[in-house]
Amino acid sequence: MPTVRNRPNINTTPLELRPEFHFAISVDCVIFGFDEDQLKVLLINCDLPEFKGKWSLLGDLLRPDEDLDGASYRVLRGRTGLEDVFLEQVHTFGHLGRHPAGRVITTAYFSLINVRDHQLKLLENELHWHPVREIREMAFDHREILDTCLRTLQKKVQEEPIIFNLMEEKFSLRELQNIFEAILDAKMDRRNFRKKLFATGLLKDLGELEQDVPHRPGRLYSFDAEAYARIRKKTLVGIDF
Amino acid sequence: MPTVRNRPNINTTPLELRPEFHFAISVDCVIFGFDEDQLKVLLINCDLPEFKGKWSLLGDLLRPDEDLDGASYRVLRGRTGLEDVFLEQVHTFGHLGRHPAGRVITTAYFSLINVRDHQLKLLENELHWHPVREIREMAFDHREILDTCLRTLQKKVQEEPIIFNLMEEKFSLRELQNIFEAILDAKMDRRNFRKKLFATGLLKDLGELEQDVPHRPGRLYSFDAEAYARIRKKTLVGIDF
DNA sequence: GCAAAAGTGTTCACATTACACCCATGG
DNA sequence: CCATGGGTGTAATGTGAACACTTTTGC
Repeated sequence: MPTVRNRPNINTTPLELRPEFHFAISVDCVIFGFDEDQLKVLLINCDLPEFKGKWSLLGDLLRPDEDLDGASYRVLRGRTGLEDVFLEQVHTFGHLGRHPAGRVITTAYFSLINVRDHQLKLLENELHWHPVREIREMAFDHREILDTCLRTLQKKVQEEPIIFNLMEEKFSLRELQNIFEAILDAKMDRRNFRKKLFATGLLKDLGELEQDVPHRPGRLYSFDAEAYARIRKKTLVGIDF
Repeated sequence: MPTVRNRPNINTTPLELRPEFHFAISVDCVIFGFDEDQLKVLLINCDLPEFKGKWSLLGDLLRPDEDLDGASYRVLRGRTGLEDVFLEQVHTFGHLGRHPAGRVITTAYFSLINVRDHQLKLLENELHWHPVREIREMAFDHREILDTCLRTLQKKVQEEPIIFNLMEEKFSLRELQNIFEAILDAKMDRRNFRKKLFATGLLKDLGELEQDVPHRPGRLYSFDAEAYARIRKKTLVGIDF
């Protein structure tokens, strides 16, 4: 952190009066969803001339009266109408030349939301749910940002039960497994998956069955948030390079 | 990411011409070391009047011609003389009011270095190695930044062999275990620790013994970087909330 | 009755934990 | 010879992976 003493003979002008050391800051939100058995991300079409026809993440400039978390929630709320949703900072990107209009540093956030719950909002905007695996080029350095957030998502989803943000209130184990497999891009054994998930103690058996499926219906579960709050912490110590 | 189209009727002025949306950005480096059986961090005395006598992390303002990683390496190099060292971005902090001189957003990096190798450099500066567990108040929000970086360190040290950055070229297993225990703030079983570390295949037995210890000397090892490069990849899939 | 997915247990290999005694060195 | 930490092995337990058949439903 710069202080007067750290740089005594360079400059004692208050920070806010040195425009050459000031930069634009933005937040970009990588909002993941799941639909049609695919992991998707919420994108907008960028029409800066430099990025004609390319996809862009949802973002905006940081405003003087808000902090980074606040800005990211504002973007999420403005685009999806959602308020109380998991939103987590991932990384800050500040390469020279990453933005054609000037120097912009951006902080990336990611979130997981249920696609079905927010269809209406989406159609009113120019937003699209885009299959993550099909994305090639994006505007700015957004492909790099997306890749970073996807890796964070893959890691996080195995450490914390954020995956339930993607689920309907009631879901079957098959649906849950499909989402894990889509995110991790891997196949899992069905029996072991059931065993493991039951062992977490986080599934509440609703005693209900799927409706309107062309096969034997599965049982429906919901996420037991209270159980999670109860068992939350135990600091693990184990080396595993 | 803001584009003209994202905010068409608000502003089409190029970003760099809207000073009200510009901010100072800094980087802060949380440089961990290990000495006298304690985890330490490199701090400087802050003498902003607002933070008289409080400790501060090493940081500086981002300059127009460098990116965030570059700035953090500049700070590290300027303070320690080190060039080729692990340095990783952790988190960006942008609370309103976190800096008394104005709005400053800061990106925190952490690093691990060997205390003995850089004693000379340190004495030339106003720097101190401070035991992490004894730190109470710090300047700015640096206590929060340090806590965040410490948690990241604790996690990372169990996932990647960065701990060897803290070691001398040659080290005994006891020294290695001491550092793990200091970082994780936990005791480990000596025999199991040995088994586990040998099992990683990352220790090169140098066939040498400790010198000048008042007890049976232990064998010396070094980190086998080539072995690590070889075995690096395997994407693990496992749920563990 | 056929297709499609649900539901269910066991075995094996491997990893983690807990635990105690003798050894080598310096003083 | 004493103090200090180095070095070693085994048994019990827990965890992850592999694997096949019967059941239920819609059509």
